[in-house]
Amino acid sequence: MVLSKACTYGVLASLYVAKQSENKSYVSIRDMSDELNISFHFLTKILQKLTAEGILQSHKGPKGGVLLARPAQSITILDVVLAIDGEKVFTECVLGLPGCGAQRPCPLHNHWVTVREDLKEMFTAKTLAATSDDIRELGLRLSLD
Amino acid sequence: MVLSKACTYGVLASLYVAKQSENKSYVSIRDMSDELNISFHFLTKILQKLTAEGILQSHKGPKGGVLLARPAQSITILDVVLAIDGEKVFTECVLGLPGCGAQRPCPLHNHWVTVREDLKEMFTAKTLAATSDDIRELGLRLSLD
DNA sequence: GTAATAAAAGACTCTTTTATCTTAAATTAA
DNA sequence: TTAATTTAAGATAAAAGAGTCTTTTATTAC
Repeated sequence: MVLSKACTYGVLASLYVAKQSENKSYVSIRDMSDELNISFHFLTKILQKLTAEGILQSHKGPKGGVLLARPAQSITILDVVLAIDGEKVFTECVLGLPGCGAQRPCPLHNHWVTVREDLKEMFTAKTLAATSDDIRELGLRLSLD
Repeated sequence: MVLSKACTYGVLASLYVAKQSENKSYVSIRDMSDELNISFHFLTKILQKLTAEGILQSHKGPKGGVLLARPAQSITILDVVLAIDGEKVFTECVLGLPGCGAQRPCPLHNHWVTVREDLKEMFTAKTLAATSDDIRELGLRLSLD
């Protein structure tokens, strides 16, 4: 798996929040975990991280939940991925050799760099807003089932 | 990490065996684990799998060890990756959605398919023989340190 | 045939990731 | 101000991945 489970859950949740963000009210984590079929407590932890990283904002108590901290057009999927899994996917050697790089490359380094960049580009190219629109227009799916 | 640790160790070990395969004698697993700085017993398990998958052949007893089961020109790095990690890297959804595919795509599916194919191409393009040559000619490195 | 060598096999441990459960703190509405 | 709701936080558990250790089996060389 390229991304950790926590990270894929974080992306799905962010897109879910973006989709709901027309209604200015907070999005319930319980509802979200039900709809996306993700363990409530696990999802809560992931959302806490996204909140700490400034991607979401949260609110306790009745009518509480989470909301995008910034406009959906200004948040890319890369932002979410970096907030949860960090940069390692985009910096690590595909063969796990420490310190692999242009100066001290592994046998696959040059080709791997292009694949890695394309992967990063894929996450950068899509904002939550645009992806949310795609989901609506093309009927794409978010849920785990 | 795109590949499991066991898988990256398997690739490094296969390249090591390919490099030694001029000397027709078996390559000692102990020597290999020393040179590559990989835990001996862990490496042994990985090589057992490669042997079971028909990529290596092994021999017990004094002067024993492992050898490529086929010519190094006929084994690609993809063969090794598939033997250890299987096809999941090349089939799984980047967002972890079960059953994601052309008929029922996730929001990233189309772009992800191209990245995934390029990754597979990277592993397919290189045989153990060619990679071994690259290592020798360009002074690339194999060891974990 | 005996002793030494080296891989095979399996049990076991440690770490990280994923997931659950419980309690605390904050907020709302009555 | 009290009760209900909902996130925060932390402890615990389960599963998977990584790594170690011990015993067995096969082979070689003497």
